[in-house]
Amino acid sequence: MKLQVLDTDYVVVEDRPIVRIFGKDEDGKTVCGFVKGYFPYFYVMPTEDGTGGVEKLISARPEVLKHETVLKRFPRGYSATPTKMLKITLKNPQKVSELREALKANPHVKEIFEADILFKYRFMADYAVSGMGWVEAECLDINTHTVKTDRTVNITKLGPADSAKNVQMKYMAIDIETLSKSGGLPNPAEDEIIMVSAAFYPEHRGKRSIVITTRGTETDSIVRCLDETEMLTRLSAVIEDYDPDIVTGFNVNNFDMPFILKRMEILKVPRTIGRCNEKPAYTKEIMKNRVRSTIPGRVVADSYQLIKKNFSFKRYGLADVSRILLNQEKHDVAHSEISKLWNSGDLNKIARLAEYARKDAELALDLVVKKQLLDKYLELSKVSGVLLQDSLDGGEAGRVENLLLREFNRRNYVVPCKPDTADIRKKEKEKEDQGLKGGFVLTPKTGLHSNGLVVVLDFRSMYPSIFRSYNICPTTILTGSADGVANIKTPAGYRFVPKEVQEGIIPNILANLLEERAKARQAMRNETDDERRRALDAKQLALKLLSNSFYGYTGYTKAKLYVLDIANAITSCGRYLIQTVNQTVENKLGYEAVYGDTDSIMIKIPVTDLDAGWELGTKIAGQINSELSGVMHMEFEKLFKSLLILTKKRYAAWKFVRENGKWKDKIEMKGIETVRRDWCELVSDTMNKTIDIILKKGDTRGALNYFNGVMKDLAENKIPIEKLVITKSITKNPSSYAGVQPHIELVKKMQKRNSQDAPGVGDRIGYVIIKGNQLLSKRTEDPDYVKEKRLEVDPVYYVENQLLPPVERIFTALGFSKSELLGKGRQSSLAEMLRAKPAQSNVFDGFMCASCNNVYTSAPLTGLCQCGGKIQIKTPTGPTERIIVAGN
DNA sequence: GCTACTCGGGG
DNA sequence: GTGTACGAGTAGC
Repeated sequence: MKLQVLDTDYVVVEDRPIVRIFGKDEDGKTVCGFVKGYFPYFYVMPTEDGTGGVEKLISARPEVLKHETVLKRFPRGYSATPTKMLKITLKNPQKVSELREALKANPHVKEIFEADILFKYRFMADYAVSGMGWVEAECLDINTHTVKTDRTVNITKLGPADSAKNVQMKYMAIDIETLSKSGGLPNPAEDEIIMVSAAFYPEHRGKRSIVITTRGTETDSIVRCLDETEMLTRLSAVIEDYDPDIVTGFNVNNFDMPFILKRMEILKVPRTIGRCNEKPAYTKEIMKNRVRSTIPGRVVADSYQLIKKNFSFKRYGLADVSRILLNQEKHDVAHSEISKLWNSGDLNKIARLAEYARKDAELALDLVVKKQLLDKYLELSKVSGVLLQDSLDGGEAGRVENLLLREFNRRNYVVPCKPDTADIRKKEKEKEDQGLKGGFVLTPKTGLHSNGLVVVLDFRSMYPSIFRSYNICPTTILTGSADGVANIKTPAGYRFVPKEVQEGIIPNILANLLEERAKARQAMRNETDDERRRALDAKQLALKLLSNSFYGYTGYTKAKLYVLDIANAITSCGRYLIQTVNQTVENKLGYEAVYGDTDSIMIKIPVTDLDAGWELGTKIAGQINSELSGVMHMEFEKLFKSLLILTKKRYAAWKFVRENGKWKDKIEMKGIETVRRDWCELVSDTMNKTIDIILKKGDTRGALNYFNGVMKDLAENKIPIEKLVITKSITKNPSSYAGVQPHIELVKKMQKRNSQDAPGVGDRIGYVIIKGNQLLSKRTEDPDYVKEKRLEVDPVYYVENQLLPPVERIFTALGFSKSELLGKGRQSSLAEMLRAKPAQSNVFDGFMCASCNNVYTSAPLTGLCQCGGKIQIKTPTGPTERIIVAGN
């Protein structure tokens, strides 16, 4: 039988483990396979004369099944021969940590290996079973009441099977509605669940979604229950009936799932919603505010978490995310309205609430299914070996470590245990003292480059290629004096034995990963079927991600194979390589390198025609590559028609790439933020437009004029108020804020006007700054109120606090001064503009000294009065608190 | 400019 | 479960 692996775990029967593999066969039938007779084990390296002592300790332990002396290779530092170690096999996985700790405290023990590997992963590594991978099993059907799969078997023989296809997964999204007694967030200890909605892909008994409720009218897809207990029992039955592989929902991990499970516990509804009748689903808090839900035999994939990891947005609410990614709207029900609808006694209103709940579940489902958010993680599992659940929740280190365990074991090496807190502290200190130097950044030639094209070259997989070129690995590094051993010396002086003496494991893993990736990319190019193409793209992306994780892993203090010297060796080679390339470009080829960072270089060429530039770029790349050795290789994939460099790590470029013989252009920005939570839309618009004019027209003066125009529109109140809204969130009760915060002042104001509609804790509030002579924080106002009362926004605030800081950075790089920016002495000067309509503007009335009240029509360049006092904006009532800094 | 702390999503 | 261990953005020095 062939099986695609969804989940694995084990149960203990009579002090012996039985491994369980949950998966689906080629027909899509769910299967649970049991494996008996596999036991946990680990290795102990005794001290010089400690073998007897260690043996004595373990002989006295009843949990030990057997122990034997084996020859294993030590993982850190090159050694030509293996070492004698004790392999200890136990009966019960749950006893491993206890024995490990006892051995750790024993003076005869030098080091313990592989004593902290989850039993299911120990098993999977030994049988070459990967999460989402296929296995081939010889098995016998059995009857058991312990699991809920279509088929249950005892596995007698097991091994990996080769298959690129994926079984059709069943997705179910869950969303609950609750009412809060306290007014804040609902709390499962006291608040009930009033409705549960669920959406299915593929459909469930002909329905895309259902709602389960304790009030309202029963329909084709609305199930009416008597009470919450019946509702949750019904939910459990639906889960069992549909039998999803993937359970999703928006923020299910942190809200819905813990809430449901807590209510089930209180109401004594069995929580066995997984594929196992004995193990209930549970949630566990991992650090504060981080909860992980586990459902045996299924995978919990939170669409909120997935989106947050894979997209960069300003906000991640279900409404925002659905609008952007699905072009769909959430139903319009404010959360304060939920209890009103629920308690209205009006069946139509309750039906409206049910449809609102239904839509939320459907959106949460669509996000995962339509945006194919699982593809990448599925491939990461296949390629690293970790279960899909861990691929979703865990980080890069876990994936690297899983692969390392398999590959180290295959070559007879053992893997160290994770460092404990004391070890970690020691490593952090070492890292602090020794330092980890990063990549080399070429000094940028700042300003605008638009006379001639810029050829951009990148090292292909730079750090993985360095691992390979220099045979860098914990198993090949030479420590101390290793006279007489052949070695490769890296630029920073670290030495590694060459491949001919001993091929490094990491270099070998990377060679395979990169080869697989090249194959996947090639296959992708030739693939015509969309579905297959997407899978291949996800695969090549996963392979890239995994290969790029190795460098970071070696410098991660919590890693089992943290070796700072390796991380430093890698970056030192990188710095050496990019500097060598830079010298070749400037001294040998005679071109100017205008910038470069870590693995890239930007070369200016005296050519303006794209096709000619392509030809020359290709030639330059060829010349550079002819001087690079081994697998180090630079790729030429893009040209810049213009490039604006502000500082190191900050630039914008008009990029051109060739796709099927056609040129495609795009503005590429690095390190220049155009969107920020605390900036209004006008800032993003102005930044983008300014950069656009500079890059596409090469017209810096025009960009300046454009900016002056924006300031003018602002002063003349011509900017739509929507573009001026700044949003901040209310995190706690407005009365408990220590300092004066603009948005909190507005909440208080709104509460006074109409306490019903004022935003509350947890809401986000949008505000604008209006003209007036009060403190800035008192001049925050509700945009709707501003429209209604026809109030004017404060242009000075918007220019100084919103527009100027980011735009100024751009113009400074172009050599303009701040006074030029503000149009000092020109008609469009901000001061001029504001003074132009003194009658309407009751805010601006020239400048004034804060101490002697001396009045100025234009601010002194120093920002200070002759008396030494600060110059502020004069208003009819006196100087404002805003300090004017003139000049520079 | 750097490090320390906070907060997100959900009803 | 042979456990693990966020990350961006903003406030504060």
